[in-house]
Amino acid sequence: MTDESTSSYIVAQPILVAVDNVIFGFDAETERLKVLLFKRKIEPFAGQWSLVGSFVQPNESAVVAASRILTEFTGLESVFLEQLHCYSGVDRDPEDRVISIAYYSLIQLQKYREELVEKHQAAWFEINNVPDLVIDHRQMVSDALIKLQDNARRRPIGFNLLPPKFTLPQLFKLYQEIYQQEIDDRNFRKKILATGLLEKLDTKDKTTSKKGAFHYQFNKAKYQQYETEGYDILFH
Amino acid sequence: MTDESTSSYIVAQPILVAVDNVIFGFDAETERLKVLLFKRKIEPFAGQWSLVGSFVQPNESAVVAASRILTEFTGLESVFLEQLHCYSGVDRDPEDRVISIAYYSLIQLQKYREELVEKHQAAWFEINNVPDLVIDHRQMVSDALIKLQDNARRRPIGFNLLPPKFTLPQLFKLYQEIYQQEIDDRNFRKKILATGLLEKLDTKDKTTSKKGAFHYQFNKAKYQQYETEGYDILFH
DNA sequence: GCAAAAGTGTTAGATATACACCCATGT
DNA sequence: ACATGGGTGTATATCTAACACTTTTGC
Repeated sequence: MTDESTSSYIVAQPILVAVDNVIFGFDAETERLKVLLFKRKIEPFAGQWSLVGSFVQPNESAVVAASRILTEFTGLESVFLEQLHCYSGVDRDPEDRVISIAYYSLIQLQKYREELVEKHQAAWFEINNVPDLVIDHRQMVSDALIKLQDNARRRPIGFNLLPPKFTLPQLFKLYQEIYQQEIDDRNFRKKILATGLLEKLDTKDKTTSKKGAFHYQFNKAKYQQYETEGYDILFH
Repeated sequence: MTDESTSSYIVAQPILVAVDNVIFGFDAETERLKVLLFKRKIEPFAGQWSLVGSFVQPNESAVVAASRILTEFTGLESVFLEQLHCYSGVDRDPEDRVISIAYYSLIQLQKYREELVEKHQAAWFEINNVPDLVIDHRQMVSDALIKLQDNARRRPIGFNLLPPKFTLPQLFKLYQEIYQQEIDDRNFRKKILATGLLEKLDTKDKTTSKKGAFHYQFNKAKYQQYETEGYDILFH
């Protein structure tokens, strides 16, 4: 990187740039959509709940920074990660001028490494029961959920929240959590099966019922096709 | 703002933050969707075509900066302006580390103040005939068009590109330009009239035909309703 | 045998698509 | 009277929404 003293951008004042990451996970046990939050360690607002974040370092882009903190806090790599919005209000942070580029990621909650979460004093909160958060982080969570809803309708991103083998009741409950509303289960099955995304396996998950629910996995070809092409499904 | 020397964010390195604005206008005469570009004045890349941009000042948020440059270049205020994406690649700018928060705006091309555009050596380019641009600005234009397409389908934003009184053939051609494809005109009229957004006036525009096309204006109540609620129309 | 969750189809209404001709006017 | 762009309607196919009972199995 160029030495700043040689920059010809003489009129520009540099600003602190942070990333914050809205990390979503689907808790298969409680069947709730959750967000990973942690207790902020530095002033201002030390001790309050906050999104997982960091300043952007000189040698990394924002997406790399967001990915770095995701790994630091969960141990996971190469998961779904997408830019949400850049928040740049002048008085966001009382300490200094800081803009924040918010990201959101979708992870398999059962795969995060618990010791990392403990080490960082982090915790999972239900999406509709998020505590007061630092600065504008609550806005970020709510914007992220809207974006997730919008996206889940057009692309097969919801699957990033599930393990490779999952059941239709699980998938159904996940979508109900994402949209925060009741969905007709028969129509849901029809629509989701009509995409051709799902492959039925002949094993069953019997942890939630005596009858057991069949396992499914994606058809990877269809999955990639829809990742680029998209579809459009409204669930009611 | 806090004096930087007192900041407790001791590990953070500030970064230059710019905004760039993809300014769309619909040229009623040629019936083409256009983008406002200008000849960059500062190094690096002085003399090359570029989006309209500026560094974010200490006392302004990104959206205020984007709005400021929009007014500087066109004389227009309070037009449609929305954040697109934040571009933060480490080597975007060879001179220094600069991240850019891109915005896009929709203006009535016939209302911009020509002397301002001339003063800044700016020019309107057809959307499918954009020259080579500085850094990643071409990517920004192409991302902005995709976002515009996505948005125009869900909210009545296309109207920001038209004067208060317009004709259905004009609106139709605008949507064809936005989607860069032929649309069935009978179905288009049906769908757009079915929204209840349009009020037919009893005057006609005769500049493009002998028969003349009726003027329309929005129903403001419906307009505001849809601004928040949205709809969903695919034009084919 | 019963409780608890999994799984399954149909119908009516709404929406989307495809498509071709007449109208009004200025010259 | 004719050339030019403006304006209109219908039939078919597809998709969506609403809705309730049977199946399986562990206890």
